[in-house]
Amino acid sequence: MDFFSKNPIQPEKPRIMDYDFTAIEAKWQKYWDDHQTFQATDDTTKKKLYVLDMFPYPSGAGLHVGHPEGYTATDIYSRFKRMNGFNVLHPMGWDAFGLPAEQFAIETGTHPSVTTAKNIANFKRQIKMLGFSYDWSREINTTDPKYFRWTQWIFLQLYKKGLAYIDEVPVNWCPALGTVLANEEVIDGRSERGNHPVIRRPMKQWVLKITAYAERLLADLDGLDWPEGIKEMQRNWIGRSEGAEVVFQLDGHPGKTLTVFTTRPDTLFGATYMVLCPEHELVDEITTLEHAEEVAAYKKRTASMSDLERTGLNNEKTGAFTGAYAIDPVNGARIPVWISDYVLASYGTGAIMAVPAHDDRDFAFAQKFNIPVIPVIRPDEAAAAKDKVDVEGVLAGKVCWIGDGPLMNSANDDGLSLNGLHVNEAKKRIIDWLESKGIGKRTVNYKLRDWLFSRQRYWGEPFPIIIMDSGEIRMVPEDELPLTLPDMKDFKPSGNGESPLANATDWVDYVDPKTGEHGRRETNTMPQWAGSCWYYLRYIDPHNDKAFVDPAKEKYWMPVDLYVGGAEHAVLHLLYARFWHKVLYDLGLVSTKEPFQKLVNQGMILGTSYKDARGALVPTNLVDLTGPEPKHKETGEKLVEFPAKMSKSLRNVVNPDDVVREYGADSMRLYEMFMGPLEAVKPWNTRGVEGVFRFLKRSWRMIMQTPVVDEPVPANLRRLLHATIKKVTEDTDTLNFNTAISQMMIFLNDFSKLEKMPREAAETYVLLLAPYAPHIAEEMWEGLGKQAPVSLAQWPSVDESHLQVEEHEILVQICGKPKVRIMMPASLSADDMKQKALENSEVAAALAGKTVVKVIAVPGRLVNIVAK
RNA sequence: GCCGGAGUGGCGAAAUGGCAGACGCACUAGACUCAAAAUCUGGCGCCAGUGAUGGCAUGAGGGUUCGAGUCCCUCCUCCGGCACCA
Repeated sequence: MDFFSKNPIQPEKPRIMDYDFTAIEAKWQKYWDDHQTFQATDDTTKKKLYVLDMFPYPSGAGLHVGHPEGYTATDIYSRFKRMNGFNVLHPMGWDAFGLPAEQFAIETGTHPSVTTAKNIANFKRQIKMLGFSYDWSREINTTDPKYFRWTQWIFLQLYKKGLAYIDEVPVNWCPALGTVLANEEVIDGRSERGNHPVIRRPMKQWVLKITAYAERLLADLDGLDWPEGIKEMQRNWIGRSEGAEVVFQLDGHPGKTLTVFTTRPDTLFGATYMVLCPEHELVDEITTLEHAEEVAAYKKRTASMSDLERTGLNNEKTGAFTGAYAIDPVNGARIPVWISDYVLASYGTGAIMAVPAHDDRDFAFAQKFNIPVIPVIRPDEAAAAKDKVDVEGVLAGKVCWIGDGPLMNSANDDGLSLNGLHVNEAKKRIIDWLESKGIGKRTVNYKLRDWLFSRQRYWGEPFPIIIMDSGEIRMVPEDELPLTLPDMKDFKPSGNGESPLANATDWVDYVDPKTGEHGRRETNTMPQWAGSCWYYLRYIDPHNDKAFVDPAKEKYWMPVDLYVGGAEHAVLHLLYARFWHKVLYDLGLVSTKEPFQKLVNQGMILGTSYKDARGALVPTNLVDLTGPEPKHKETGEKLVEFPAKMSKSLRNVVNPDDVVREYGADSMRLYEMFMGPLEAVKPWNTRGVEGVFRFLKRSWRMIMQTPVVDEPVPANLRRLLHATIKKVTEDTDTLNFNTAISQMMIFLNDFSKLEKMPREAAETYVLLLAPYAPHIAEEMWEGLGKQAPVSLAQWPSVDESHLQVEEHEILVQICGKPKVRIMMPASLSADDMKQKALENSEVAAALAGKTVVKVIAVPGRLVNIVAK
């Protein structure tokens, strides 16, 4: 005997194995892989469901706890629907082109494909570790030539339809990144990635004509089951406004005209000046000699400004008078023409008529430059009072009024009078008049601009385009696709606007095999959005090398029934994908007008952070958590816990690998769903994970370490069993996972008190838990002697008869205040309930000396007695 | 400024117009233990009271209703988006 053994007393061997999540999770993940449990079949006789996650960009940092939130939600939903007999398509893939891999390549010389493959492997490991029921046989990767062959093919279809064109446009040029950016990638005049300054610069670029679809992109939003906020953001982004184009003659320039867009043609009699954007083509032509210097200086100044400086929070008006005058077409008034940067070249006609009396911006400008203000609308009294606007002030030209009211001072000798009309009628009347004179027309304008579609990068889809020396643009024949990227060693952008591909001379040079004509391949590549514009279609038929998707399969699976992802894609990805989808629809290549029928945004998961008394956030590594209250390690100052975005700098990032190692994937999944509603922003709290971990351990004990007997469920618990089936079924179906989990906890709290577990209750419980915590559920299912996998077992059904109760506890209120609780038969009518309540001795005592005015009875709930 | 969304215990949160705070975390008392951890059982909105109990409570103020966290109006705060788009 070894007297020195560290463990002389052997612990008693557990009767039955404990909850060993590591072994269980590995076992069942292997089982699902080996058995292809979650492969979707193209069996069109079954009812289908397409459940999609926004696929991730596989970054080097790996998964953070925000990713699995949406993935867990769709996984639970998919598993639930499979158990309810649906043929579920639930795929995953990689949006793998992108700037980080390219920048890493520039720094280290590692080819982006190497980095990408490595990152994908890591992402895939992490995602698989969480036990998601993806059909991995449909995995796609946007950088795979077999995939981007079809991205290029779709681009050619757009080109053939005239929806892709090359234009010399002022672009967002980012010197630090050496590339142009889309409007959507520029935030407050700086690059979304890297936060570098962005300037305006004209360049030849590929542009997609998304504006041609503006009206349909707007109109079709109405039929979508999307969060109202997201739809509203898209509407604002598209920015439809109705108005008119009005043609002005220029004084002293016979035949020259100036066209403006206005949404307020009704105020045309109040126009007191015009404004052109500094870039307007007419500026140099109309500027008089004496103003030439000032105008040139102003143009130079605005051209060198960033977008932020020009359109940012600084609303101070600037401008220069050109010396020219325009003629107001309704009254012949001679009004000065100015230039100012508050008019944008890219919207409308780049020129406006200014009506300072009825437009805030024009008013501010007129005040600054002492331009007359002529009111033509008398403000509605009530509306003016509500907005605290002084009507007399408006009539005196001292205050601006943008609201409604009867028109005045608005008539001419040429058959036009708007006087007395309100704004809407006045608009109609004057547009009709302008159209009849041929000097204006009804017009709709959009804020939405055409989509700048080229990037000066290596790691993107090459355009299947050759630009011949003659200037002719040629398409790479479709049967020669994919056009792959050349292998390169140096990935630096040239810095003058050319992509690194320009350095791959062998690749760039093209000689027509028949005619010997020379050309150059397009050296720009497509933006990252390209691959994600249609990936949901490729999952349907991922290995097809004859078409991007088989029409019959497309018809069966589309549309996506549930699409879950972050709200950061509200206007970018979702608008672009809708655009491509509509183009494909017009080409007869897809069967639905819209790709994503129902959209849900998962809320962001915040980390725990700490702030001091001044509100400054303190990185977690500087926080002393050993005492009862968090303190600053260096200053000793008391700190307060505070939820903040997870970030490297705050050192509050939670890594799923750590959570899974400590508590297992099932706990991780359960916690992410138990935190709160899917759409809500929620702070991560590791203690909460321990809570659901305890729940799983107790579940394990109830099923695996309690004798399971073939006995009926005790009468007092039968109702709870069926109430649980009902609640979990309904809440899972409506994505209210947090309350479904609560109900399972309630079930557990009661049933775990039993000495013997009735088999029916045990099996039902495992089935209900299966979508949420699939690994432990499989193990328990097997433990109950059932045939694996529980993942494909039949979902339990509610027996409503067990939900009935004989008696209710009825609350009796007097004047709305709770008085007594009385047990009453469930079958009792409202009148009988009132009777019984009034007969109660305590109630009678409380009513002594009072007159009963009214009695309200709600069956199953309460009786309220109103007495004086 | 405009458009969305949200304000409920110490914390995450529940609540078809019908007993606010289910469920979980934290805390707390007890059981088990030599002890601790784990586990189990109970308590736990705030104020007053030994107590039964009473009063106050869903951002603030009004309103509708027998009854409001929930519906209506006004306002405040926070989060997200847009921001000179004529």
